[in-house]
Amino acid sequence: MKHRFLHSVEGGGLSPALRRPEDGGLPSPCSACAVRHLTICGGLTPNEMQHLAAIISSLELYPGQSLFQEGDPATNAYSVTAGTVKIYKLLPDGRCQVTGFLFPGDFLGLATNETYAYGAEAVNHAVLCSYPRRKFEALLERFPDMERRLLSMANHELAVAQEQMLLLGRKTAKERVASFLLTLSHNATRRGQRGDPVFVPMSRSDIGDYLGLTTETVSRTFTQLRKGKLIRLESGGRIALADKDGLIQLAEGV
Amino acid sequence: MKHRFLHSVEGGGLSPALRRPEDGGLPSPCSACAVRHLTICGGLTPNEMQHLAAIISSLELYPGQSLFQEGDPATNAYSVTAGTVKIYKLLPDGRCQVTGFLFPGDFLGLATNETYAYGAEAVNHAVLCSYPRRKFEALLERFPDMERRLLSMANHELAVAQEQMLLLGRKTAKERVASFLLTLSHNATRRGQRGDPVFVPMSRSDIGDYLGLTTETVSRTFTQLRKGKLIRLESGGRIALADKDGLIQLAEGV
DNA sequence: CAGCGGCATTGACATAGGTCAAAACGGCAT
DNA sequence: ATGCCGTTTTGACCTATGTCAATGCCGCTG
Repeated sequence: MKHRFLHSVEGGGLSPALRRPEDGGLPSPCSACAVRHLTICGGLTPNEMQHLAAIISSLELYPGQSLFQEGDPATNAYSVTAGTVKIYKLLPDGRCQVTGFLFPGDFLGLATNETYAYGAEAVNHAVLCSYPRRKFEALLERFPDMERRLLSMANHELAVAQEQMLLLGRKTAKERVASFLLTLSHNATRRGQRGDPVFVPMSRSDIGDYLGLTTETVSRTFTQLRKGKLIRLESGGRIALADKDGLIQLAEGV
Repeated sequence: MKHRFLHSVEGGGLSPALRRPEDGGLPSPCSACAVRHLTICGGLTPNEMQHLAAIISSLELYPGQSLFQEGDPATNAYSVTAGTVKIYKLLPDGRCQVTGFLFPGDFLGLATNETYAYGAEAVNHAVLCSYPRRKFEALLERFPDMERRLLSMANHELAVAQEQMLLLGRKTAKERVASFLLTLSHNATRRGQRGDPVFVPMSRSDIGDYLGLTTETVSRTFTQLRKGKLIRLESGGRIALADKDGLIQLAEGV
């Protein structure tokens, strides 16, 4: 399957370190990485940075391209530096649950097992840093600070996962979509991007698979929110949070 | 509210270290703890153990008793040594999502924030070890091995959470209940208890709140599975997995 | 051993969201 | 500009699960 750029990358332009992703396996000058402060690399000493840089390679994914599939041998860990990646689990009959959308600064692939417990695929044109798992783990043993940071990230993700369980188990479609938009907006501002209008790079179908709904229900719910003047659908996959307080009320299920 | 022993504790008898939970705040002789190998304490050096034991106190919960609520200041971390504890999140209107049932060896309360992100309550008569959070974190800095173990536990929980999202987002009621029973059974054997018949200490309502269903649907689904000869409901909250392969097929959604 | 109270089960009915199908839209390529 | 293809939106209808209410069951307790 041939991929094209269906969506532009938010934020206009990659960091200098990643301007030439065609370098493929070459070490990246992490010190110039624009999203360093967001990720595992933030707060490392120059020494730690250097060791990390020595094992990193950069890679690029086109929209819809798979990074790895559930069950593949877990050879690498990754961090996203640009674009959006979805991770998902499948049932044998094809039902799909997207368990997360990953943005610049997010980390993936540190499985405890020898195989990945989920698949990963680019939503967007995306750029990632790749760490050979063995070497990365060796580095962790050497630098407990990195491990501490990773633990804190894992704990945060656990909290996010619990929030998502609440959403999937107990919220209505309207509440789910409102929560989704607010979270997306919040994450964007945390990364220093515009939170309103919020850029929504993923398809209705991806959103449905994330929220435990069908494409049609997602679409209908967007329409409802639009007619209720809570949001405005703008061009280029942007959505304005016209009544943010209303959305918050809705998302909390009040 | 007065609590009584509605359910007996599975496995018959607590570990020697915990025979006298009325000791309350006194340090426990962890070296005699029966569930040590399952928990954070497993694989520690005698030195680490000693330091850990120095900050531990033991506590007992009666069925339905709350350990902490969402939003409470996160003063302590805990590990379960006997009984079953549920952790849950609430919506303002009272809708409840149980995000996990915790059994002996499980760890809770290591929030990144200053407050707990979820509530915790005993399902069963339960016994826990309590660690003052500050002191525990200081210990982690000192013993990276403990931190590594905690990271591995967090990663495991993350995988479990993703599996649960798949369940909540994409499985039917029948598939959810089948998955639940199989997981319960599997966990029991991992702890060295009988996996079939499996002991189900929690109420239909708790199960519903865990599976994103109502009490009635859980009950009806048990009846369906019973009539389909997949399970047998036995006395004392035990359920026999009469057709385990059938349950597995069902749980995977084939 | 009888009565009570909480939980589980069952029934009848309502509805949110799913399914299937058609139309509309929008970006890209010719 | 024009047409094409994939995506989104809308519509009509269906069903799994929720809701509300009654009954049944079991284990305490007096």
